[in-house]
Amino acid sequence: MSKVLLVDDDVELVDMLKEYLSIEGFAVDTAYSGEVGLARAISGEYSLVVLDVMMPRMSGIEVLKHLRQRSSLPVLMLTAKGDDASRITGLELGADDYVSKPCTARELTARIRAILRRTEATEGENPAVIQAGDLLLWPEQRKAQWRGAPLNLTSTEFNLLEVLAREAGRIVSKKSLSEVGLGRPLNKFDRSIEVHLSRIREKLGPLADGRSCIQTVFRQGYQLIRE
Amino acid sequence: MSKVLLVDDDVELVDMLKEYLSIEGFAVDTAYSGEVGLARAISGEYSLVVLDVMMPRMSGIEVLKHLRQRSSLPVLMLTAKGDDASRITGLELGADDYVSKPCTARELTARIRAILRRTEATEGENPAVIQAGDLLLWPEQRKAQWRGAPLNLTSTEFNLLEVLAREAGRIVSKKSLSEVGLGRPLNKFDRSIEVHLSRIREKLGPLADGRSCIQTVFRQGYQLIRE
DNA sequence: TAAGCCGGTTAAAAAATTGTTAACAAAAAA
DNA sequence: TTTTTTGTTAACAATTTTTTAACCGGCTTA
Repeated sequence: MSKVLLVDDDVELVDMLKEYLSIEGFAVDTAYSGEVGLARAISGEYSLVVLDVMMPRMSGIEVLKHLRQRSSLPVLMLTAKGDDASRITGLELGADDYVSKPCTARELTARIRAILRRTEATEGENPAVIQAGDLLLWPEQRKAQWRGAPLNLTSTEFNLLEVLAREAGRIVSKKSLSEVGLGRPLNKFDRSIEVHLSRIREKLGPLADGRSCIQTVFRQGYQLIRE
Repeated sequence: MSKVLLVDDDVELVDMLKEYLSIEGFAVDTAYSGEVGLARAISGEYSLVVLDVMMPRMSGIEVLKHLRQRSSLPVLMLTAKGDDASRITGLELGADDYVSKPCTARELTARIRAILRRTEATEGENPAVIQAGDLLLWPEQRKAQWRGAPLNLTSTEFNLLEVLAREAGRIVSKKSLSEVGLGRPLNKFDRSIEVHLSRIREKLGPLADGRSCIQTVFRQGYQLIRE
């Protein structure tokens, strides 16, 4: 069960939302000021924080600013209707969404669910960066770096190198390279893989010991080696 | 469980509908006047309101008008048979559907389910703002901002960029871009996507590293990248 | 040992895909 | 209506991918 923290100085509203969210299956904690909210939020026990922008002493924006120095916890901001300035500032500071007050508990729940779905989906299996020796790949940005310098790859080259890098140190068959990297089954006289790998090898250059980073394993496939 | 509010001065009808809807798995509250109905409806605890048009003192149209200033709660209108004027007014004010009285409880239930399906499916998947790096999109206002400055996009350009931004960091096929962004299937010799993307790229300009924000993935699609 | 085969490598040609521009058509606005 | 904006198509350029073909080297086999 996801734990949600509600931070708002409007006690009535908070209690109402808490009741609704509890029914919807969330574990809900509350804080009625920015200071207390921040302290609870950085405890690390929550999946998400709902943060009111307009609070006395320490505003939601302030809380978010401090929170972001310590944590990437998802944040949903509650803003006054039409308060674009807060929205933009909040987003720049890394809020995940915002909802204008007054809002229905149902809408808030839907937004919370959406954020949790998004964040849970991105966690795990899809790392933001793949590292294999001196090679760095950022699949989300289709960016590659080799020995500290940016690497200029065509899109198919990137695909193939990504497959090899994900399996760095293990042998990858030409069949999977073709299926995953080129998006088609490997045909009998298809030499594309070889041609592409040749170009990638050329762009990477030899290793310190003179070998290529991409080793051919006779009749089995290819293997990216970490130095 | 979805909470439904029935607002109608016909006590017998309301009670009958309440019984049927309860059996069908809805939590039902009732109000026998427009005034009371409005007060309850804006409480935010309901998923939908069924609103009779013809009520003494405060008509359903009046209730809807006030409700819409505060909330986007789905509304199903009950109109007298052949009362087209009310239907039209109601729809203009943002009613979600209408049913002519007399109607069967079963018909009403089906309509309620249909509305809830629509609204629940879309809510939450529609964040008020979509952010991808320095790009901000407000789908409800069809407004876009790039690196802090407003971005002037045509409506198709906005559609396409929105699709890419929702999937930022992932590859979006030309097929879905065409279907979702242009609203039509992709034909064999249709180059519109390319032309539009070319213009969007021009408006956005290059990234810090000189690449375009929209990366082409050969034979697979396009991917919006965050810096 | 030598001939032949097989798979790997590379270069170059050919084909396919994508990018850009201009012209025209359609739609919206004045 | 005219004007302006927007969307689509066509043409051509640029890029990327695929195919072809030649070559190399290890291995097998006569």
